[in-house]
Amino acid sequence: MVSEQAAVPRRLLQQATKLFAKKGFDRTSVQEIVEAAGVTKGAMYHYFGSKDDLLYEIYARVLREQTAQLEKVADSDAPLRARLATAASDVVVSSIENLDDNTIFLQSMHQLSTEKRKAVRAERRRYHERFRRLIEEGQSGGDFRADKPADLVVDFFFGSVHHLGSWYRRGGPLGAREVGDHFADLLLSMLRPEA
Amino acid sequence: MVSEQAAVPRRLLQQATKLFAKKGFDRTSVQEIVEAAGVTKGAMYHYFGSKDDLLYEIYARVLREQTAQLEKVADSDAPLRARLATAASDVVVSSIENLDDNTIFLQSMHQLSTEKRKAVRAERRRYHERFRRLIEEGQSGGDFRADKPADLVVDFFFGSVHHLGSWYRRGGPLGAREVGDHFADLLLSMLRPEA
Amino acid sequence: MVSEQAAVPRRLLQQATKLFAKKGFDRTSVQEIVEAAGVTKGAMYHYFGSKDDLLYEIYARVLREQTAQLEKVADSDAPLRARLATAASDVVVSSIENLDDNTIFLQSMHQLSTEKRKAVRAERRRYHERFRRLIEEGQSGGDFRADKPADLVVDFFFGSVHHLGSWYRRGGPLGAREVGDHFADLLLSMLRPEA
Amino acid sequence: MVSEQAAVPRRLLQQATKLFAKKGFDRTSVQEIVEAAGVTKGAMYHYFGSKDDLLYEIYARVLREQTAQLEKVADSDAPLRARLATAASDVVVSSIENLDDNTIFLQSMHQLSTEKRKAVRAERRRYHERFRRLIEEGQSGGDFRADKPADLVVDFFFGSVHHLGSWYRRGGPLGAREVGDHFADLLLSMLRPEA
DNA sequence: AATGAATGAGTGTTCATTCAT
DNA sequence: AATGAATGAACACTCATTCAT
Repeated sequence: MVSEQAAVPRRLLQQATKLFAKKGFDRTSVQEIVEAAGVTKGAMYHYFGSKDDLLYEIYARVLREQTAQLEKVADSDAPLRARLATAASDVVVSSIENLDDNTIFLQSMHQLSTEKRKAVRAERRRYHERFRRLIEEGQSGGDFRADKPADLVVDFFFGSVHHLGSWYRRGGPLGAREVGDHFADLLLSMLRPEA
Repeated sequence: MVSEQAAVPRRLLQQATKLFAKKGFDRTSVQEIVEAAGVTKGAMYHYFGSKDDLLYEIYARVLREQTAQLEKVADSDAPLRARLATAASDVVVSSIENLDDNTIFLQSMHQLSTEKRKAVRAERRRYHERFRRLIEEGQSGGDFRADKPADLVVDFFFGSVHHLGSWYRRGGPLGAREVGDHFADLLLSMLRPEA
Repeated sequence: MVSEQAAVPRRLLQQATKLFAKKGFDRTSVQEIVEAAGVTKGAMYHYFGSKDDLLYEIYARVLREQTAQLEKVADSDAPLRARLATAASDVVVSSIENLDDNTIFLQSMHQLSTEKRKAVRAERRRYHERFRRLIEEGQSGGDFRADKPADLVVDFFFGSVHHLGSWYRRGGPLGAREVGDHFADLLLSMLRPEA
Repeated sequence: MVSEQAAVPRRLLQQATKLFAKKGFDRTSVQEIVEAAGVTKGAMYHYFGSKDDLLYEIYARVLREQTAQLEKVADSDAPLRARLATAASDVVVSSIENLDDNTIFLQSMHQLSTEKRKAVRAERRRYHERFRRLIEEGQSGGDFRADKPADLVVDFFFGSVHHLGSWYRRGGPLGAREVGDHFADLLLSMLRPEA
C-alpha cells in the first residue's frame, strides 16, 4: 500500500510519457498504457477525460517548469550575457533531463485537439517571447549584433534544442551540462558583434 | 486521357505527401490518399506494397536530392568558408521549398518499419558526415574554431533546419534565400575562431 | 437543509423521468441522472437497486394512479355513456399532465427486465379490462353498437391516447380537457349504434 | 452462391429490422446484426455508414411505400368516403404486414441523428397532410361532421395505427384486412355528421 | 446516508490489407 | 492495370455496478 501504489494518475502519466516517447502518440494504445501502469481502462478514464488529456498534461507540466525556470533566470540581476548563457544552458539541461517529454512535445503536438493546442501554443509563445526580449535587450545595449532578427535567432536556437532527442544519448561522450554550455557558447558566439 | 492521368504513382505520392504533412502519417488513411489522387485502393496496392512504402518513397526522394546537392557543393573548388555557407544556405532553401516533405521527415520517421528506417538512417548519416567533414576541414585548416566538436555543431545546425516547418510561413517577412543566408551567416559566425 | 434537500429519492425520480422522456432510457446514463439530481452514484444505489428500478418506479406510480382514477369513475353510479366519456376524457387529461411519464411508458417498457415487465403488463391488462367491461356493458345494454369487438375498440382508443406525446404541445391551440372531451366524443361517436 | 447470398445489404437490413423490432435499437449491437446476417462488421460498414444509417434505410423504405400507396388512393376518382375508407384500411394492412418496421418506426425515431430525423419528419408530415386534406374535403362537402379539427382526427387515427404493434398478433382471431376494415369503419363512424 | 475510486465487459467505428474478377 | 467487396483485428471510449470507507 505504499511503493506500488504511487498514486494512480501519476503512474499513468509516467507510463504514458515513456510509451509516447518510444512509439509515438498514435502508435500507443490506451490499453498499453493502462497495462503498463497496472490499472484498468476505467481507472484511467476516471482521472483523465481522454487519451489527448494525458498528452496535454505531460505538455503542461514541462511547459510550466521551463517557463518558470526561464523567468527566474531572465529576471535576475546578473549581467545580460550571463543571463542569456544561463537560460540557454539551463533549457538544454532540462530538455536532456526530460528527454522523453521533449520528444513527445516535438512529435505529437499536432495531434492535440484544437482547443488544447491553442493553450499549448499560447504558453510556448510566452516562453519564446521572454527569450527574444533577452536578445533584443542585448541588441539595443550593444552587447549583441543587431543585423539578425531576434525572432529568427530564437527559432534557430530552439530548433537545436528540440532536436536534442534525435541525437543525444545518455552515457555518450558529453554530459547534459557540457552540451548546455556548448550550446550557450555557440549562441553567444553567433550574436557577437562583428569586429 | 493525358493531363488528368499524370502517372498514377506520381499522383499518389503527391497527395500522400500533402496529407501526411497536414495530418501526420497515422492520422491519414489509405482511403483519403486514394480519394485525393482520384484512384481506388486496388490501384494503390498495385504500385506500392503498403502505406509504409509510400512514406519511404517520399523520404528516399528528398534524401537523394539533398545528398546530391550537398555533394556537388562540398566537392566544388570554391574556398572552404564559401562552400560551407552555400551548403548551409542551400539546405535551408530546399527545406523551405519542400516544407511538406521536411515536416513528414521530422515527424514520421519513427513510424517506418525497422528495415526501412535503417536504410533512411544510413543515408542520413552519409549526409551528416559529409557536412561534418566540411567543418572539420575548416577546423584543421584554421578557418574555424576547434574547441567545439564538429558533430555537435552539425546537430546544432540541423536542428535549426528541421525546425523550419514549425515557424516558417510562406508570404512572411523573409524569403527562403534570406533565411538561408541568415542561417549560413549564423553558422559561420559561431565557428569564427576566437579573436 | 430544507428546500434543496427535497428527499433524495424523489429528486432522483423526477430527474430520471425528465431525462428518460427527453433522451430515452438507454441514452440516459446513471451519471447524468445523479448529476441532475445533485447527488452521487452511491446515493442512488443506496435507494434504488438498479437503473431499471428507477424506470419501474416511474411506471408503477403512473399506472397505480390511472387505474385508481378509472376504477373510481367506472364504478360510480352515473349513466353508462357518461361514465365512459368521463373515463376517456380523464385518461387523456392525466396523460397530458404527465406527458413525460407517458412518453417513457410507451417507449421504454420493453427495456425492463422480464420480471418487472410482467408486473407492469399485469397492471396494464387490469386497466384495459376494466375499460373493456365498460364498453361491453354498453354493448349488451344497447347503448353501443355490438358489431365491433370491444377489445379492438379499446386498443384503438388507447393507441390514440399513447400517441398524444408525439403531437400534443403545451401552449398549442387546445387545452388538455378540450382534447379529452374531443377524444371522448369521438369514442362515443364511433360506438353509436347504426341508425 | 444463390439462395444464401441474397445480397449482403438486403440481408443486413432484414436482420437489423427483426432485431431492432425485437430488442430496440439501442439494445441491439452491430455485432448481433452482422452475426445474424452472416457477415463481418467490415462488410456492414462497407455498405452502411453507421448503425443509424441502417435504421434510416428501414424508415425510408416504409415511408416511401406508404406515401405512394396513400397518394394513389387519395387521388383516385372514387367517392370521397370510399377513398378515405380504402386509405385507412390500406395503411392498417400495410402496417400489419410490416409490423416490425412499424414497431421500430414508433420506438426508435428519436434515436436518429438530427439531420436524418428531419428528413423522416418531413416525409411523415407530407403523409399526414395528404390524409388530413381528405378529411377536410369531406368536412366542407358535408360528408363528415365539421365540429372536430381535422388534424386532431388524423392524430387520433394514426395513434391507433401505430399502436397495432403493441397488441396485434399474427394468427390471432382477426386477419389484417379485417382489422383494417374495422378501423376504417370506426373512422368513418366517428366522422358521421350528427343526425 | 453517502462517497468516489475502480472494475470489466461492452460499444460503434476505423482501417490496412487481400483477392476474385 | 484496376476494381471494390470483404476481412479481422484493433481502437478509443462508455457505463452500470461494486465496495471499502
